[in-house]
Amino acid sequence: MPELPEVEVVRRGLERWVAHRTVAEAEVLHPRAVRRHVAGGEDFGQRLRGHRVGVPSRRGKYLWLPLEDTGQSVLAHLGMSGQLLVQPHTAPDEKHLRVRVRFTDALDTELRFVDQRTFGGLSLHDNTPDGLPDVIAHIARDPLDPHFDDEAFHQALRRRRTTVKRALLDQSLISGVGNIYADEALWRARVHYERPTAGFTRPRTQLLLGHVRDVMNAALSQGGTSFDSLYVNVNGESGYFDRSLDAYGREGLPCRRCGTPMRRRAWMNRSSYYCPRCQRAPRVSS
DNA sequence: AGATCGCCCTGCTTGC
DNA sequence: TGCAAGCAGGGCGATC
Repeated sequence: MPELPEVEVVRRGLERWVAHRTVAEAEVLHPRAVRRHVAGGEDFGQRLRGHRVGVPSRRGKYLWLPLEDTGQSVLAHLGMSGQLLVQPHTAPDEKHLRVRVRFTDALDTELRFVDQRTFGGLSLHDNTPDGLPDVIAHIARDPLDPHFDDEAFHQALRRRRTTVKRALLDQSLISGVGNIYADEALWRARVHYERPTAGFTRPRTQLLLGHVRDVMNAALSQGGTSFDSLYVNVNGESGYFDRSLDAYGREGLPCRRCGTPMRRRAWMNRSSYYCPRCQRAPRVSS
């Protein structure tokens, strides 16, 4: 379940192993992997051919490879189970290999998009004047972006009639936060997931943002999170951050602060993990 | 326009 | 043993 830190690890891997290489051939093995590319897999491959890859960028959970001198980028989203792997040509095809990109140089590696559940995908889009693929113009800056506007985020929270975890997962308000890091940041901030955002004070918003950044930076420094080996980084190595999680997946285990058994609640077709003592529910919850 | 909900997808786990 | 249901859940389009 790649969120911002995992996607950033992948981006760094691509910068190291794929940037500045010229595409010889892109082969689409499953149409769903390029479903956002309306013209289809054949067209996708042809449009990549012969173009040189620039420095990979990322916003939230999206990352993209600029194609030099085209004004376009290959946009990637890993979804639930997507991986971008740099593999030797001789490595056997992965069971869920969806797209293969070969390059014109003599290096013995190729880029592979592997995705079991096919929630992720690749697509090709025009760039906006900011150098952003046009279809993700609505995605907010992420909390590790130096241009993220804390005050604007606070004002947006005050305006919304919603609850804090919904807001954290709303990629148009703040991007890159998924279910895992939302629960981790809320636990660290001692805030219940159903707390209404309209009553947030500036200090509370700052506290929460600080913990979002801390938990993401901690994960980033450890190479990303991995649970069931569905996610591995660009070199095929698992992350190690799962050992450090304080909330996610810890139902029934003692809170690491106060020892109270952690709880799991069904929430929006997924789960929320929290400490019932450290993270008090708001009086009126709906 | 903001908020909510259903859908997409596959493999593993659980229960009858 | 076999099969069905449950679960993992990000993003997007439809709807109110």
